[in-house]
Amino acid sequence: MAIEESKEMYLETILLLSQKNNEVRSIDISEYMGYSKPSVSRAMGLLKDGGYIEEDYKSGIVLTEKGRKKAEAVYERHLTLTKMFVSLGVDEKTAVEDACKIEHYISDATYAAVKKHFEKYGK
Amino acid sequence: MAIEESKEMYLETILLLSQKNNEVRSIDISEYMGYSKPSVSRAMGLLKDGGYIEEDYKSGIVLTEKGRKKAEAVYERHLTLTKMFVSLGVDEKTAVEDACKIEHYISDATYAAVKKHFEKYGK
DNA sequence: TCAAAATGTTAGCTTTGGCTAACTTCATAT
DNA sequence: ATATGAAGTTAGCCAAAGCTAACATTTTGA
Repeated sequence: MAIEESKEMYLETILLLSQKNNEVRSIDISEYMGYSKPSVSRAMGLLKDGGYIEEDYKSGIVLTEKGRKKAEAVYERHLTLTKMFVSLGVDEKTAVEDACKIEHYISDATYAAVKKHFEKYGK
Repeated sequence: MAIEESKEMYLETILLLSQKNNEVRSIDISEYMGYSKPSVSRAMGLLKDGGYIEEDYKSGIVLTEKGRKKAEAVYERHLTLTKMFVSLGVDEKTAVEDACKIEHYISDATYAAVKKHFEKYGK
């Protein structure tokens, strides 16, 4: 029942857009991610089925508690991993790309261990 | 044209098995990876098309130069990432699982940076 | 030698997650 | 008031990478 990379990316995007705008619509996600409207439409259906989002009459797409937690966890990894890589001398673009992949695959245990290490030895 | 996680895993397995046995057959890969014979059969076709392996009349499946380089690169990441995670206190099983995913997604630049850092500060 | 077992391949199904084409629905602006 | 355009959905295609069922081929051992 693991949530896949794709769904995590949608959740992360919804979190980002809801911080920037006061309404998140499918079309915004579509433009932000560079995906077609039908792809986003289906993904939203799946996220709704999974209990990760709801459709609100005036705020559009809204994260549920479950969705928000997942989105924040992924986004936290994203920011932290990116910072770590940059601090090791990796160029910003590559650091973001790598973080954006690894954030979906690193376990809680390994992430915690790596983060702790970097708090001590990181730049 | 990026080679996918799945193909990298097959190449890594072929490298491992050819170090252990003096012949590598589809059925060996099948048993080692827990995949069905048809899945392995198709994967071998794709790897052959891609120039990663050849079929030898008496050694069975053999890595080409290109395949060997890729397999060794992935395996090197596997070992190094695992060691790093374990040195940070992650349990062996989790460390291997995480390494086994991340090895396919980390870029050369980030891997090099991380490795260098750990040579200095790692356990 | 030849039947049974082992190995490998073919055909076709499934899921995930993209896509386009074509539709609907709704809002706005003349 | 209605035509235009924006937003969303439905239907159906595609590729990757698993699967089973069934078939073909090869090896082996009684």
